[in-house]
Amino acid sequence: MRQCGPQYPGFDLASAEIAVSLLYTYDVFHQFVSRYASEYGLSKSTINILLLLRHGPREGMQLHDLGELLLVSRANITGLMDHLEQKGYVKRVVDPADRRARNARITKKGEDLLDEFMPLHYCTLRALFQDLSAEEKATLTRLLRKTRASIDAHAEECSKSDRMPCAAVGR
Amino acid sequence: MRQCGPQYPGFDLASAEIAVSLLYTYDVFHQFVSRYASEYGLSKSTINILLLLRHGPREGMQLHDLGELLLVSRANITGLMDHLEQKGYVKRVVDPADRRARNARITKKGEDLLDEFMPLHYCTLRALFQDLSAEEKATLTRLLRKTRASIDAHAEECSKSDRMPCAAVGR
DNA sequence: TATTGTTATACTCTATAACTATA
DNA sequence: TATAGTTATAGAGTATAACAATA
Repeated sequence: MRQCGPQYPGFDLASAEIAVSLLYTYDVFHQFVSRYASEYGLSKSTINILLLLRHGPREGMQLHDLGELLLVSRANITGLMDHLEQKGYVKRVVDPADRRARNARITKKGEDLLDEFMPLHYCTLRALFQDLSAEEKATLTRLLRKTRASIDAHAEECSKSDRMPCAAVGR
Repeated sequence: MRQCGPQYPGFDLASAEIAVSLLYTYDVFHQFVSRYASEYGLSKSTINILLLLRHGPREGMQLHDLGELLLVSRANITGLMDHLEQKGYVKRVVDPADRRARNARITKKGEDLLDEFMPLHYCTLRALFQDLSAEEKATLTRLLRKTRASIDAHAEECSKSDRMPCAAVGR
């Protein structure tokens, strides 16, 4: 990339390297985690749903709110919840205050699954990241959050402009 | 997580925060990029294939090698190549030295597509990451690479041990 | 009219196993 | 026997549009 990138206009090496390393590191991490999670019938999305429901408000959460937190559309939250409900890990309860809405709640069986899975998961995370020092871990988390905030802040200007977005940044 | 994580054995806050921020930042980034890439009929994998073929050896690359670089199985490389070949962006050439193998090559049409897409893509990357300083970008890339190396180094011990992997790390 | 959720559909990515042809 | 590639299939993830019930 260092050799070939500059032939494209608008190329910024440091930004391109972030993109490649973010995608590649995510791929390696996600493929490893999803392999052992699938032994429990769990995926990235279903783990997150169960964790949010367990540690969220006691009365449950609306499917719509779950979707916003997890970046999943309403339509797809329905499918994920169907999957979890069929296995008995969650249930839907009609919201008495707004009868359009359903509150999703975790069941005892769902909590038991987390109690079995999460210790293994957290131990694995610790083992996978062990070559990073405490300071490096904190720095990485901080920079990833800052990156997400930067994307959120500038996504709109990128998608709306019909010219090159970098024209707005200056070269 | 800060409040609820420690109830699970083996919990390490700094590692768990990396996992969450890595997955979340990736999701935001990937969803944004894949949206405009799809307007060109491109995806993360097909962009990477085209870039590797364009900037790799002139005679092309074996599908098997492409898969190793991109973390995609041979079976799925076939499908991705079918898709690209059908659109005329790549072609398969029998390797004269080993008639089992096919060399994948990018076509003129594929190069034209990159010439159209990559300037927009690189400009967008620059705009999305503009809130990070040059030093922060370099640090983030370095730490992401170190994270991937750590995962690679310790993945085996995690998958082979039937006990908790963190027992090997110490608590 | 707007919002919550569901249904239906389609496309992508991934994982696995069985198969072929070459080596 | 091992390797390169293909085929087939199944399961996730994601995106969109149309629809029902309720606000």
